[in-house]
Amino acid sequence: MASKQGVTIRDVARDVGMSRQTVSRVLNNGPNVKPSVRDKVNEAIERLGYVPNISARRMRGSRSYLILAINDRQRTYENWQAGRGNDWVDQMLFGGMTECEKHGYHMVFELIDTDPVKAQEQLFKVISELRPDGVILTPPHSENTRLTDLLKDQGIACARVGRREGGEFVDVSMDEQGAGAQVTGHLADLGHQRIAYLAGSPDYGNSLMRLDGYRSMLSQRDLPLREDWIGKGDFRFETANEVASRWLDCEDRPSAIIADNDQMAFAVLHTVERLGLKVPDDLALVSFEDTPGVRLSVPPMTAIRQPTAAMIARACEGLIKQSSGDNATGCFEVPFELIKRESTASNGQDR
Amino acid sequence: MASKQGVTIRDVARDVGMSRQTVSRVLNNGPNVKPSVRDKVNEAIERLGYVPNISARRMRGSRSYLILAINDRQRTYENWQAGRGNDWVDQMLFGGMTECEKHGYHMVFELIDTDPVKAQEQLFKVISELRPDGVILTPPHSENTRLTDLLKDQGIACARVGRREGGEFVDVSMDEQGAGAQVTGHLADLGHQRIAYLAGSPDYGNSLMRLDGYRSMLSQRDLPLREDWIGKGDFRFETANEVASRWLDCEDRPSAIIADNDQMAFAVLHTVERLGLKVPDDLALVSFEDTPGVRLSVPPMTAIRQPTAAMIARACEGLIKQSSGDNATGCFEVPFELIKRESTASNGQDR
DNA sequence: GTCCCAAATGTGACCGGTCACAATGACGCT
DNA sequence: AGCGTCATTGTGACCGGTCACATTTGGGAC
Repeated sequence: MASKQGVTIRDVARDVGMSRQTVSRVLNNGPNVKPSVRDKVNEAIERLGYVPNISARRMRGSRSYLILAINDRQRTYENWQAGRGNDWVDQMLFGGMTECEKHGYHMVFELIDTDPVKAQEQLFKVISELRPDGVILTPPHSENTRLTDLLKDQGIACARVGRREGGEFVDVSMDEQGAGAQVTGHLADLGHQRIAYLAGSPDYGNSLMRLDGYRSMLSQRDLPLREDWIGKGDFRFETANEVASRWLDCEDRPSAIIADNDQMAFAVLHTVERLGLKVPDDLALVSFEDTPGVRLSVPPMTAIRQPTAAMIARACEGLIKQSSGDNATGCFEVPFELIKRESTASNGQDR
Repeated sequence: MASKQGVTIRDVARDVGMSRQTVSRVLNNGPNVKPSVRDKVNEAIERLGYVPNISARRMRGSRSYLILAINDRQRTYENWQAGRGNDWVDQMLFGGMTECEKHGYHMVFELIDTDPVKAQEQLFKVISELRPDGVILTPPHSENTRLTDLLKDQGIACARVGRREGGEFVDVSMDEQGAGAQVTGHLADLGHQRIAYLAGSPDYGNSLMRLDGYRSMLSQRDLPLREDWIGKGDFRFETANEVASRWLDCEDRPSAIIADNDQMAFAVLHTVERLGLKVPDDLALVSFEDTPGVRLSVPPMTAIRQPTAAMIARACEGLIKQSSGDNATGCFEVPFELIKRESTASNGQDR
């Protein structure tokens, strides 16, 4: 037969001959507990295998020890459907879990719709049911003021991934501009002078910031900036394919292309193959996402590794601090990494 | 100022002039409620925006409306570290969430250690804290009897992904043997007669089942079975590279290779490139995982698409039923899919 | 109209923690 | 000794639902 509930705080209290409140204080590292008592209680907790019940804590107490991570349903669905490469959730899970675990927190993932109104309804339902201590919003929801307003109204701490305002939020991001500059610099270091930039959507702020970094690094290195080599993509394969074909299927072609995401980088790779060219000999190629495919492609691609795990971990840390009473709001930047692989292994000097 | 708790069941009861128990009955679709009352209550719930608090339900009630999904920490860490391709979690999230949502459930992901003893301690802690209605164990934890015993002892329903025993568990799997056969059959249909199989670890049951399917399809089609064309891999890139080199760098080489996972399929692809051969003209290639990289590789690979999302959804369905009182244990098989792409686009007849 | 039984509804206790506040103990100081 | 203050410990209520059981209502059989 099943023992539905194990040891309770009252069992521990009885065991050490103290009141439940004293045990509670030990659990929460409360003040005013005699060290000898604290030790005795801890010993009993260990011995009896007592683990506090989160639901009960949530009831009267102010903390739920839950962090809610919100992802976009359509995006997840599309990834699932199309089988498009994406280890975003994997990374979130790892980064978030590791941080939560340290503080006895748990992480609940939820999918909500892209539509702002539906998203609001769904978020309302979830936070009413779970009453998490904090919510992590990822793009595109980190931009949705209906959601942030709702959380503010309900008094639930909120972390936004990919935003940079701070204020009453825990905003976590990476230095997109720096990444754009570093990638461009890397190519310039290799001797490339004809560097094209295949941009994602201009609606997407991060994309613009990267482009900014590209522009400023070009000028810093005294390299020509050609507006016709700033491709207007939309993060999709097909569009990128067209742009790449236009650029590469002529004499006056770039010696290096920076793609704003993996899909587009792969499109370039396919175009190169079709035209009978070779990466990296005829063209250096860099992507701005380091998702799985990029590392296994032929040749493996140089890419910016987005610090997703670290950003989520940072968000959790902030939210947990926040719910402990400390003010942890603000704007935080997490370092990224440029992973150099074979797609930029050649020397661009002679072209 | 923040309104920490919204509308309670008592508010709804007061609004409709009924007792809280009646409202509770409506919420849980309990029997013995007059239809007119049911409607009135539902209307009030809608109007007031009442959402039941999960923690409170968990307290006195027998259900927590939580499903716990367990993943292996080391595996997740390695994927994160190495940036190895893996959309496993993505798929779990999508499949699980979609099913849970239908029934008002939530999903909590947790990572636990591979070491069986540590895993047990960690699982004990988590289930004591959360008291989920069901737990989903994924490989390798689905094989760990310490965990299943613990869950049995605690009276928590358990679903095991990748096992086929049923009994008191909800076992969900795919037909690995059928997949092995179908892949082999697909190649035979294309005219291939020299089909090699690059196996994963012999410790891994699923791998053996696929191999079984391969063997039986070969004999069904009267094709030769060459033991030297059953490569002993270990799911890793390097080892697969060695085997592929041995096979391909000679005259007497296979016209098609089936790889037990993506890593190994990519290894073959790299070897083919190194030897100046072409896929699919010189060699047809199939993988047993349809992770992101496989779809974007040059050329895109034919692969078995593992129904991860569907398996997790099925597991959730079983666990939720189980906690509703119905017996939903047993052994369930979820259909897989063979995705045909360019890596098997050529005709193998003439070789 | 009376009786009976099932359907419909209500009541108090309770789950396992934490809160607010009360009570006790220990120590230093006049 | 008497007293104030602070550190330590204990008590009862309470969070928001559900459980078990009590009570009321409704409708058919007699």
